[in-house]
Amino acid sequence: MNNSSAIKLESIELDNNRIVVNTTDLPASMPHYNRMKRSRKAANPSKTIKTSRQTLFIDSLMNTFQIQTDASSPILMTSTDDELSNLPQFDRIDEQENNDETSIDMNEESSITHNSVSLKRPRLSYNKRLEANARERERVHNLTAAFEALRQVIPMYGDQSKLSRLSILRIACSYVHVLGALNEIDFSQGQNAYTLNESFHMLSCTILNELKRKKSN
DNA sequence: TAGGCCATCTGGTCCT
DNA sequence: AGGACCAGATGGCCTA
Repeated sequence: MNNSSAIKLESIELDNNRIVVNTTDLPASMPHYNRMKRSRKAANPSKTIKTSRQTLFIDSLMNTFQIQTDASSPILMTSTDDELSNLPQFDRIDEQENNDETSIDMNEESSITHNSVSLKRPRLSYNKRLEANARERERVHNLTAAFEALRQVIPMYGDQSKLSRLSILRIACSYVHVLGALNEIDFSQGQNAYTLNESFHMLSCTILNELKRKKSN
C-alpha cells in the first residue's frame, strides 16, 4: 500500500484567507479510522494471549451469567456481592501469593507479582478493580475520540487515517500557527512569532515530515 | 522479524 | 473516600 506516494504538498493552498487542500490526488475511498479500531485478538485468534486473573474472573462471570459479548465491546457488568461470592475465590490466590511469594507462576501477568500494597489505600476488591478498569477504558476511549476529532480538522488527506497521535499533535500545532497568522493573532506571546508565509511553510514541512516518518516506520 | 503504535490492566498520586 | 489522572508493563497488530 503506497497511496501516500501520490500526495503533493503543494496541493495545500491559501485561497481568500482560507486553507484549501487540493484533493485531486485523493484515493477514491478513504479508509475510516474506526475500521482500525482493533480487538486485541480479533485479527489473529490463534495466537495465545496470557490470561490474567482478571480475565479469568471475567470469564467465570460470563460463564456464570451466560453472557455473550462482542470481542470489540467493552465488558460492562453489574453484579451483587452475593453473586460475586458464588464465583471462584480469587482472593485465595492472593493469600497464597502473599504467603509464598517464591511460588509465583512466572507465566502469570506481571501485575500479580506486584505484592506491594499501598499504605495509603488497600488493594481494590475485584469488583472495584473491574469498575476502575472500565472507567479507565472509558477515559482512554474518550482520549482516542478526541484525537480522532482533532485528526478530522487538520489539513491532511491520503493516509491520514493512520497518523499517529504524535503526528496529529505536531500537525495540529503547526496548523494553529497558520490560523493565528491568518487572523493576525500571535499565539507565541512574542516569542518566535511567524509570518503567514513562515507558518504556512512550517505546516507543509510538518506534514511532509510526519508522512516521511510514517513511511520510514 | 524488529520496531512503532496502541489497547488494556494496574497501582500510585492528585483532586474534589 | 473515591473518582480522575498518570505512567509503567505487557502483548497484539501492522509495516518495512
